Amino acid sequence: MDCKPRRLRYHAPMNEGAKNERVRLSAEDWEDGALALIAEQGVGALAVEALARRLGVTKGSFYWHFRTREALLQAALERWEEYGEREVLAEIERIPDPRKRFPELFRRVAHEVQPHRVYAALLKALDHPQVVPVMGRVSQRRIDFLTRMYAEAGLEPVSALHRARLTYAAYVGFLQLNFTLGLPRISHEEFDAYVEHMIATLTP
Amino acid sequence: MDCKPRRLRYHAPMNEGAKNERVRLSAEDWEDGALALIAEQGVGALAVEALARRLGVTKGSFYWHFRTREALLQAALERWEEYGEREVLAEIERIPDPRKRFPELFRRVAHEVQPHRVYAALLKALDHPQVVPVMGRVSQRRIDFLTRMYAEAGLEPVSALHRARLTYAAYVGFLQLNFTLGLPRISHEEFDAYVEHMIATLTP
DNA sequence: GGATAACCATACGCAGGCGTATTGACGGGC
DNA sequence: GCCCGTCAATACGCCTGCGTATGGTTATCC
Repeated sequence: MDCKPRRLRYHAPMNEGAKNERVRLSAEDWEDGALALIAEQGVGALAVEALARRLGVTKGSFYWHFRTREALLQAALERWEEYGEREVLAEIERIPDPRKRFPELFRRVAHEVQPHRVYAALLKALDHPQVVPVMGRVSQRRIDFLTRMYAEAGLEPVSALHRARLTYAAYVGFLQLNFTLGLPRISHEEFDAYVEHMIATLTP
Repeated sequence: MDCKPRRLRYHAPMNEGAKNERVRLSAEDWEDGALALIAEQGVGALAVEALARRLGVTKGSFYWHFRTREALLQAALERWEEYGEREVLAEIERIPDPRKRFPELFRRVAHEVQPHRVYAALLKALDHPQVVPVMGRVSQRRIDFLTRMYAEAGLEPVSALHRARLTYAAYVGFLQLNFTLGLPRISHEEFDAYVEHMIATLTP
């Protein structure tokens, strides 16, 4: 209406400093945009016309790249699943002393914020049939990882599995309680203390 | 269309065995129906025409009882908040030995299923602005309760608060992971073992 | 420097869901 | 026995959001 799409340059030359001025989009651009929108406003807010406005085009563009809105969600979710985690877990595994891994892992996850935004949003969208399998796979992988860590730290197999589930449940629950519910706006020091408490009671 | 509303009797006499044949509805009936629908299909599925079909009437009835769909949701949520918990927590508090309370509490909550359905559904609907305050209040109350229990069991105030948060987070996360995500369909014995593990690592 | 492919705008159709208006049927109090 | 309050059916308008059709614009390839 009032915000006529300002197109600035097409396919900016490589040597030019990329001041993200292009307006000609690829499928990946749409997927990234979708993930950003999901992180900010939840899966329910992922509408093609809204996303198009956000990207400065109209949906005429969208339907060139994707057959349907569902296809976009699918692609975005797969993209997220692909590029998630990996690094952190790999680095943790590289620590020799198994019992030293948990403090490091907990502190690590506790202090990165951005990646959790999407995860929290997806947690709130577990009604949606498309996100369930993705979250299922991701959770399973992470629990498997934790189980292995606990086993290597000396817990017998069954205990290791239970402890892993407990740990991961605590993680998920924490996200729910603090990200989406804003439970009493915990302070920074208090949060650190909480993490340390968690480390103390959860490492074998 | 094909399911013409079968009306059976109006205001069945008191002495008659209540075989829920009435079709004349009250606001409470709508609220209960809403909660049932939420438990089964989530908050997003709460649509007035759908609910009306479910109750065997049309929405013409609905708008006599409620001004808007939003009002129904609000009423249903308040009703749920009102009639929730209470009993369990009170009974737990009656156990003299503080450290014996946790096993009882955990086993207790672990084995009731139905009340968790609504809670799990609400957890998935934390996008919705109307459910956030309700969940906030409920969670806060429960965490307060846990904090008191832990304090009475000998933890110093700060530790008690942290332990309470951890416990409640584990609870919430467990609901997410198992109810809505159907993580690998845990068996009955395994579940009991998990609960016992939780008791062991979480009671001071 | 045209032709072709990639990308986008505009206009439209269509379905679902909310809310309103109007009318109808039943029932209890006077 | 009538009347009014309560509950319900039907029909309608509206808005949102998806998907389609069609044609226009830009980039690339020869």
